[in-house]
Amino acid sequence: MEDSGISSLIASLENRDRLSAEEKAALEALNWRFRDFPRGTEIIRDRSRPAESCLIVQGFAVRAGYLRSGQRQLTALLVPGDFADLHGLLLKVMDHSVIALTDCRIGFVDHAALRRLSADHPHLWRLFTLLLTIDASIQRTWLVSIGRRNPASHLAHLICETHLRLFSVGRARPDEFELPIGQADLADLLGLSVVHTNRTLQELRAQNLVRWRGGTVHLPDRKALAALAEFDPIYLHLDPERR
Amino acid sequence: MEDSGISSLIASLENRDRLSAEEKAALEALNWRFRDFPRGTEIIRDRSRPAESCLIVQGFAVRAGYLRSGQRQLTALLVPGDFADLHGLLLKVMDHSVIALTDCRIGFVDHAALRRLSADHPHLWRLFTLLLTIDASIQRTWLVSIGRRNPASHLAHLICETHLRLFSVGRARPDEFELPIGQADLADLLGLSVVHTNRTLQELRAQNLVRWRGGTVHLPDRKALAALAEFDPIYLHLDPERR
DNA sequence: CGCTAGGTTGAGGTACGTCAAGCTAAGTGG
DNA sequence: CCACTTAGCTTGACGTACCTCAACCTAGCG
Repeated sequence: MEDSGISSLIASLENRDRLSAEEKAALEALNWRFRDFPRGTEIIRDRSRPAESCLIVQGFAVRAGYLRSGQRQLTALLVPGDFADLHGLLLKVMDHSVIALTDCRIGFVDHAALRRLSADHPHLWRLFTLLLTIDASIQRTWLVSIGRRNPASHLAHLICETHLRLFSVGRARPDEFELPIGQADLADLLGLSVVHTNRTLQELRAQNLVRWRGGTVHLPDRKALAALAEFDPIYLHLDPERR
Repeated sequence: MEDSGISSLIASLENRDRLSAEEKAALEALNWRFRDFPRGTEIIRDRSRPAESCLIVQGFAVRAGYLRSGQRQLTALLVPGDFADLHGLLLKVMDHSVIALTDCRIGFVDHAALRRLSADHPHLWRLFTLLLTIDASIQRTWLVSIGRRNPASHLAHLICETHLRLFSVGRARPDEFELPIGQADLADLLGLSVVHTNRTLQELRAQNLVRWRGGTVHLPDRKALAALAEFDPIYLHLDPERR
């Protein structure tokens, strides 16, 4: 089966509701422009006024917030099938930047085209809004993680979430997935220092909950990992319902 | 001027785009049901499947996430004019609860009525989606605050944000506003212990940045407070644009 | 073989949490 | 009007989880 580049988006939508053949065709028919970004480069600049939205096709990106001190906090981990800035369509001005965390391939569509699509296919527009909303749910969960979970539980939670999100778009095996990122970036995801991130990872390794080598994460005991994380996937809203 | 109960919602929308007289009338004409909640009570239960959305009319509410240990992190501070669970319309199942932080008055509207309103007034629906999106922007900012700001800066940021949000719906004076909440709740907003929250407040008081007595917050030096917080209100998207 | 980026380790400091007690102001019953 | 209670704020003492700095190790790569 040929991958048009947006298969993960379609998978992501189909996890939430049925798509008609017409809807899928309309998505495919959009004027997608694909572009590769090497890791570390900026995909969308803070304060810019993009005229297009962008979809993660391959690889990982992040939303990043900076302080004047140079410290940064990553506020989202974007995986294939995620729109990085669907909200740009409504907000006009970006209030954060999007960075390629690994080499990645991004698909761009004009806002105008998305608006036309929404007008013609209100159901698709509802599903896009749903994606926005799920994004917000994830952020709420991250707030709880960063505010109240201990580092080991927080890291475990991040791993469970990422695994499930990737799995749901066909990008993970039941007990492992690719996540070729360094501990410095992991630290910025967790809101910890690099050193403590390293020690937290070792803690999970010592309990045989995670093996992480060469960019692939292996989960020998998902049950125990989920228990440590108090991971309850309801907030990902992966159960298809009529919406 | 008579306050129909939704004046803050209208103010909030008008901060982002012009509303026509018809649109305002349509909002007023919705079948609002108003109900008072004493502080500490649950307005929406986690895991419930609400058939209506609720609007904060008066007072303050919060979104809350809990861990098994009983610890909680508040993930949003809801002020008059905010919808507490507009996302409930799309998500079906609530993934967090909403609690009255102070005594408050809540307005309920059926999802069905909102759907009809959206169909008849697509522009209003776009603005509702915008509110959802701004909500998410605020959450991203909170993630940065909680992850990377020091407690004093974080608290200063929360105060600046709350002041501006209240001011934008006509509920604050230029240098003070009502926020009748205790330090225990403030701690759950910040992700700190009560003791440290208390000491952080004292720190701001000592620098003459905040006076907080009897439920009213007074800001003798907003400039300096904003500087400490590195507060940049762009993420609140309060500039009216055509959307 | 040397260089580099990233992972790992140790030592030491500090900012936070916890526990427990004391304080204050508002409310309640005599 | 005054004891008594109560909830919330404040303080101090102490422990610890996390940060910082600096060195070292390792694996890839030229």
